[in-house]
Amino acid sequence: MPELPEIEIVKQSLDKNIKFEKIKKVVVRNRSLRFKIPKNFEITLKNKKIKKISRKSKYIVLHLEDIYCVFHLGMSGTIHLINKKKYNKNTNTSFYSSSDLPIKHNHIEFLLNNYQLIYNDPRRFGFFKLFKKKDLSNFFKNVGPEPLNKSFNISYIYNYFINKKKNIKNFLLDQKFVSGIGNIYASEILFYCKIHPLKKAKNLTKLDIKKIKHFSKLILNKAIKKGGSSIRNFKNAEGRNGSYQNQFKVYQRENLNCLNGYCNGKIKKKFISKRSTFFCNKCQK
DNA sequence: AAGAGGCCCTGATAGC
DNA sequence: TGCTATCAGGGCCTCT
Repeated sequence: MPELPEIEIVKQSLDKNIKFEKIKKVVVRNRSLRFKIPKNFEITLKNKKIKKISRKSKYIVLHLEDIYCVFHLGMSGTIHLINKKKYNKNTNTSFYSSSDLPIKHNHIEFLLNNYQLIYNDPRRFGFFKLFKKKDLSNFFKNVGPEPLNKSFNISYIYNYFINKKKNIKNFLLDQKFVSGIGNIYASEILFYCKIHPLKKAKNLTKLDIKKIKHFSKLILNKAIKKGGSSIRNFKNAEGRNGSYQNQFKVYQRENLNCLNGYCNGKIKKKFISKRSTFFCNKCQK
């Protein structure tokens, strides 16, 4: 499901609703996620207070009293918050009503003071993992800078791309080079940059690099402002849809007209390293 | 070392 | 209706 903007939206929902709540009980229904949930998972979390919630790339970190709970939603994971007080009482609430709530693939549940947090993930590519403080930075050691950070700057990109033969689309998906961009936003960003997705990194000009830096940041920020992109079943943890999917310029617009003012090209779809890639082959060079 | 490819898993959809 | 094939927003591992 989710790329950086969607994870940021989930993080904001959690921040708004469950910060400072205590984990009263944890229920694990299926331990076979990307990493096996260890036997002591439930007991370790029991009675811990959520002191802080942060996001790194596409990961969310729950800061507990002496331990960190990191989770990732993989391709199909969703987080659902149910407010126990509002639930069943007022159908006008932004929170899930019982009919919206998926039941199959609800793998993990946290019972908090005022909320129930449910993790649902049909494909089980996501995970929940516990870390001590000293192990956390090691876990994130291969996660590169985010487009929103200052460290993702012209000289970093320029130096990284010297002699690199890989195409730019694959680099935008390479979490070690830049973290948080996924398959949708990679196509969208390259469209704004007017760069062809197959262009080799070493052949990018200084201007190309400037545009990559600029539009990566701009588009992710715009998507966050719109509540993320709701394709398939993405909703924030309160059950609300995002709307950035309505602003897509190329993603899933195969054979439609290019939306660049003076371009009369058509959007093409091509599989690059087995991932669908959308671009205008007239104005993206 | 860099880069390509396979694989983990279920569900929705298309085509016969 | 019911089969099979393909594809889906991620990332880890292995091989060359």
